[in-house]
Amino acid sequence: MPEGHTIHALADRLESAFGGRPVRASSPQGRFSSGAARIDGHVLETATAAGKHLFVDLEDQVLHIHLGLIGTFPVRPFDPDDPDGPPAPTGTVRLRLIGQEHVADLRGPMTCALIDADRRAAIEQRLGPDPLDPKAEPDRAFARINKSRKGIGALLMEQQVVAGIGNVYRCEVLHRLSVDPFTPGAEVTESAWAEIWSELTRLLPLGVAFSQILTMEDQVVEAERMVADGSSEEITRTLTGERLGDFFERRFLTYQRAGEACLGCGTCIASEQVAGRLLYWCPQCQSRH
DNA sequence: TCGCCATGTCCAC
DNA sequence: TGGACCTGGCGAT
Repeated sequence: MPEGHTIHALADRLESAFGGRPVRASSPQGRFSSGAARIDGHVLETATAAGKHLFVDLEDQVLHIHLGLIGTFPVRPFDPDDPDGPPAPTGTVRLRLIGQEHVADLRGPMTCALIDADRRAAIEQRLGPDPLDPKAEPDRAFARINKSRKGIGALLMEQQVVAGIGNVYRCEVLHRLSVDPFTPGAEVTESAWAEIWSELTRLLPLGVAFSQILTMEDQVVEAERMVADGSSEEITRTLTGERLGDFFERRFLTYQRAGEACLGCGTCIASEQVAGRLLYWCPQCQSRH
């Protein structure tokens, strides 16, 4: 599930479900028992995403969470009048947070730890600009891209270059812009980078609003219309983390479509391991020549 | 039931 | 660059 949009949506959801009040914290699985004990009863003040990192401020403590490849952290409402309280955790729950009428169960994170302000600053400092951060400086990313011989498809996956992009967005954005993923960073022009950045800042907020990666143009247009007229708000609010990605049909241009026809030209979508993950692209639409 | 795969990252060689 | 690790779901057996 988790590219940057997931973490930003999660931060919003945590803050609206638990913000400004004490939370009960526990570790049903036991692997975070002492950490949970240290935050139990503390007021959850803010939850902030930086790329794929989540920081939860609980009074003077900072909870750092990274979902990795397989982590989930659904926030669900429960009936506060039910004498049984929230439903018992199922599966392997590293951390459970309980508020007035919400419960959130963290499973399978790569990182779940209490850290200090210095550590947090160090993590944030290492990250490239995040397209979901209004203050992000895309030039910082271009400076790195511009002096690299690695392909743009590999560079987009590096969190020091751009924060929050993962395998789906890199494949899809490059196809949307007809960019060859193997174009060396040094050959990516400033205007080509500007287009990529602009595409990221267009698509990622839709991913946050719908908790789903949307890259098919018809879906993007429909999602933008819903954001503009306010009809997405109800959906954003009711997406509980349990049934995410159900609003739009799951469809992609290239991602997991190896061997299928490119929707632009009919050529077979190719796939190959790049930067540790399977890259998907159209060798025809996305060729430099 | 088993094994493999996944929108991620780190570390050892 | 290959493998380990976090966990759950799904297709193959």
